[in-house]
Amino acid sequence: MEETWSGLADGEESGHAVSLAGRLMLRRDQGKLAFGDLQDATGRVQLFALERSTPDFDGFTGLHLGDWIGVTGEVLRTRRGELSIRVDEWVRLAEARRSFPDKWHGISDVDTRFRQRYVDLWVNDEVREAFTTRSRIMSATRRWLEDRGFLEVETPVFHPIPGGALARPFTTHHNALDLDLYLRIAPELYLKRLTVGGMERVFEIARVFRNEGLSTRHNPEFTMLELYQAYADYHDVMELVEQLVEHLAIEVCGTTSLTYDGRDLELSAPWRRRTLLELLAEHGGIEVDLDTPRSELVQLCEERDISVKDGDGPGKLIQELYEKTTEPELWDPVFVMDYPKEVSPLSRDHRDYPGWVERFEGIVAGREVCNAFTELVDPDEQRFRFNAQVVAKEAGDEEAMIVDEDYLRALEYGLPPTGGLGIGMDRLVMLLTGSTSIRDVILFPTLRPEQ
RNA sequence: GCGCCUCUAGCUCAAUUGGCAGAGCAUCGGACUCUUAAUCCGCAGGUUCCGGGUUCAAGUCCCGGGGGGCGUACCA
Repeated sequence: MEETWSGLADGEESGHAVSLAGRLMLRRDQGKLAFGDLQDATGRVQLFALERSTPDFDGFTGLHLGDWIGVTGEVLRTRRGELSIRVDEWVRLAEARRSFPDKWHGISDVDTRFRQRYVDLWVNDEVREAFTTRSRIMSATRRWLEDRGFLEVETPVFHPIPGGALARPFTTHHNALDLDLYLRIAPELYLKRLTVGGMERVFEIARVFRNEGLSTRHNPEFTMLELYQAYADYHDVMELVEQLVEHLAIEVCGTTSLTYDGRDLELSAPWRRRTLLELLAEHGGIEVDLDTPRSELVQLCEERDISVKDGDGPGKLIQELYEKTTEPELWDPVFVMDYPKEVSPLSRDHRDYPGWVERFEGIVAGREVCNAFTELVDPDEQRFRFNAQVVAKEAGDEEAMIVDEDYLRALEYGLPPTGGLGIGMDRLVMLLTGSTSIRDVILFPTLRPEQ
């Protein structure tokens, strides 16, 4: 509006009337005239009411802050230069029966902000902006993938067998079928079934559920983008990730040079590529390999207060050492390549290094943003990996997988060479909105119920 | 889970060593014809998160419980 009427001089009336609706945010009564600030989804504009021309002037000045009103009137600029709508007609659309928060301080109590997000959203501009940005990131992601031939699909949230990730699921029950079901921890195995079926490029923006602790980086339900691309390997997926993130940064921030948590962050492609072992040596000062004696690995872990379980093999211990010493130190984007087979039951064996798989994680600002690999397509090897998981489960690992016979049957029909990817969209939104808590990018984060 | 911090009016915050629970905004009543968090006058507003305890006296100290935050553990 300010652009449309920029030619209007102070004190001048435009001769044009407009109708708009929104929420009354402020009111300044001035005897026989009154000013108000009306806010809608696009911004704010001043209302200008006169006793002699505004119908039911007393009713207008009796409105509560927070009331929704509709206004019709002429566009003008006040003597003090504020673009305004003269209130020639008005109607109260909805009453705010609860008191408006402090009009200067708003609400800051995070408990109230999360529980009553409806108040947070209309009082705090930056909150509205963050969620607008989230929405733009989601739609830009869809557009970018669709432009590259990816098909968006929806797969079940109820899983008879939880799979596709190492995590504890939520359980539920279907009455008519008398069947226990799990809320999905990942859409992975269903999406790869679709690739078996000939959908060569698929993705899903999936709400997934993991029955684990809460933190500034974890909500029990979160949004994961997963995609699968036939005839691709993890190198292809790395290029896809760095290009997608670069594109999103430019799309929503206008630049790839960001500031996050007070530090500079450069997201432009290409990202650094290093193997897990290289980074562990570089940042952790730990030079080991899968043939390092277990006793040595155990000692290295214990020196760093990492709890070691009996069933942990060298691969698990190396991953633990990396996560403890190295991952938090990685700031600029880096692809951490090549993970131990032991901790990656769905990844394909590395083409050059026995005992390792072609898997990478994208680490940005010390946070895991994505996890991807060249998919394991061999049904016999997959059965072998599942069986190893069953052993781990029986040894007490509650996050271990169980055998999914239908998934194995699908692989027996042939999964083409495929690259797969999972991106934690909430964490990506955090980076692009400068949020340090996942609760700032989830509208209704999981909380204990009010009493 | 564990550790630390926090909770006072609808909102934002005060309250000295343990000594009558307060202010601003919002609400309600009044004044005001160009305000910008308008201003001015007035009224009202409280289970100080809950339950115990110590004390002549507890918002304040002690014990237990609850909500939230941060860190840590598990994880993406």
